[in-house]
Amino acid sequence: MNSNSIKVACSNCNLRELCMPLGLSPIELERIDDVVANRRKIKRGATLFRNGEKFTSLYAIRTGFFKTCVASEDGRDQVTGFQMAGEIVGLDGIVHDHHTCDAIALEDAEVCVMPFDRIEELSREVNALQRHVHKIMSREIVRENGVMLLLGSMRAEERLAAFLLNLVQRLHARGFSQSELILRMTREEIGSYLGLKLETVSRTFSKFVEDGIVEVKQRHVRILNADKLKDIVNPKVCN
Amino acid sequence: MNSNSIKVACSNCNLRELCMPLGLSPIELERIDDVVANRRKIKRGATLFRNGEKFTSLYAIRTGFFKTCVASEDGRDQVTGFQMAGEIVGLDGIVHDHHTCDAIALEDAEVCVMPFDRIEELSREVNALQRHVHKIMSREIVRENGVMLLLGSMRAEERLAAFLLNLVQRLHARGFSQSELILRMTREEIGSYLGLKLETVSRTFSKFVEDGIVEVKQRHVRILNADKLKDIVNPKVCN
DNA sequence: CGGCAATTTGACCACATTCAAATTGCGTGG
DNA sequence: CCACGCAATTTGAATGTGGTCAAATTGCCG
Repeated sequence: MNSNSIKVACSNCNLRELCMPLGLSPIELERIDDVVANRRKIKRGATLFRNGEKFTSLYAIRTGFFKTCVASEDGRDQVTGFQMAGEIVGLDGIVHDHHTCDAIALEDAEVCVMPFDRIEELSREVNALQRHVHKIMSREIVRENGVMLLLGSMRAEERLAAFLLNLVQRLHARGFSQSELILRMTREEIGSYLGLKLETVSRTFSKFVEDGIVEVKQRHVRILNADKLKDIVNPKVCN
Repeated sequence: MNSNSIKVACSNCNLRELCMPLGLSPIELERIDDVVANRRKIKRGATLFRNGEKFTSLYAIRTGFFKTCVASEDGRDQVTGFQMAGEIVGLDGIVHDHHTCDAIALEDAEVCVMPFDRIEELSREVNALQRHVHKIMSREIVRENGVMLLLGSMRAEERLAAFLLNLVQRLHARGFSQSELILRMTREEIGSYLGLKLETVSRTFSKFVEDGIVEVKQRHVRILNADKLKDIVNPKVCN
């Protein structure tokens, strides 16, 4: 076996509830263990897959943090998402049997490799898995709808506030703090995701600090006033 | 039977290749006919489904033109897509069993109603259908990635050029002209989709007309110089 | 013909970008 | 351990793109 891939099991994975359906029988779980063939380690800065590469598998993130980006022909690129433990990447590859974006590790990471033909095979027999796959794809569609709303109609402060709230909410669901987080990405990457320049991201952080909404030390962010952040995202109209 | 719903068959639908998998056996086709329970007519301006409504079915558009929009709590809304004959809407509803956006007919329309539990059932048995469902969802994810690139990194002219090229390409695939199209949506709806104000859309159209790239008479658009449009979307760097 | 919605156009303004420079933090090697 | 070099970040000043507000025009439908 490749030193880069390790045999594993979902049945005792502590991320199970994040990336697998609930309420499976022991025998179904065992069969899914079989689909999740192995793990793969990705060093910080390395790609899990790249635009144009053949699509074979979905990947469940075990540890680490990823970004996905698409590029236009003339070199511009756009971060389309940041993914953390328990989330699935690779869905973009299904439609054309080739990936249409890059997935890059923002820190040393480990993923479970799930060959897609095996997923399809098993999801014909395990209804809960079929349903789960559909939900994962639908969730991604809904997430992207939200990003379109953000990019299409929000101003810089609103975008950054929404970004921070989303990030901290997902981290909290994984047992981390509700009010403190470490950004795994640069200001430029945040800017690309939010449709802003890195300077604008920096300035907006500074503005939030001035206003006492957050504390920022480099990549370390502490949210001092979550209500105010929420209010920036969703300005309340006075009655 | 409701006067609003009509019994139908995919097996003789001329849009089959657009919304159904290819290469099905007659018997498989017949079974799919059975999933596509009935049709529904939607008047211009009426909603096919609305944010918050229970999700039951996907809809294949037979005739007419739709927009989908999401709204933020404070009333802003964002058009997330325009859909035409042969395209599928409703995928957003799968993840939470409720729709998270509105689908509104931009002209009198007719859709095939495909109850999702029936789709799941049948796609366990007909591999081509299973694969097809996965591809449709993946295609939507990839489309939205492209919109994110547009909203995140393009300027007004680039956005509108990309929009027109995309629209005319999809229409062409349905047998319409490569160079002429009728916009089914208002300037405001285009603007919402592209993250621009309606005045900016109008101004940008005017600019394209000045530059001899298109002719515009209200909603009727004729593309005079597609290469120039492509060049606006993807500026070539001089060597 | 009249009324209304959609579109166009102009003038002014705001927000984010660009360009530039200074500062900070971090890893590496002396 | 400190010095150095590089990348990331912050901040400032000037600019530009698209937004806002307002008014005029067009087209459509009753």
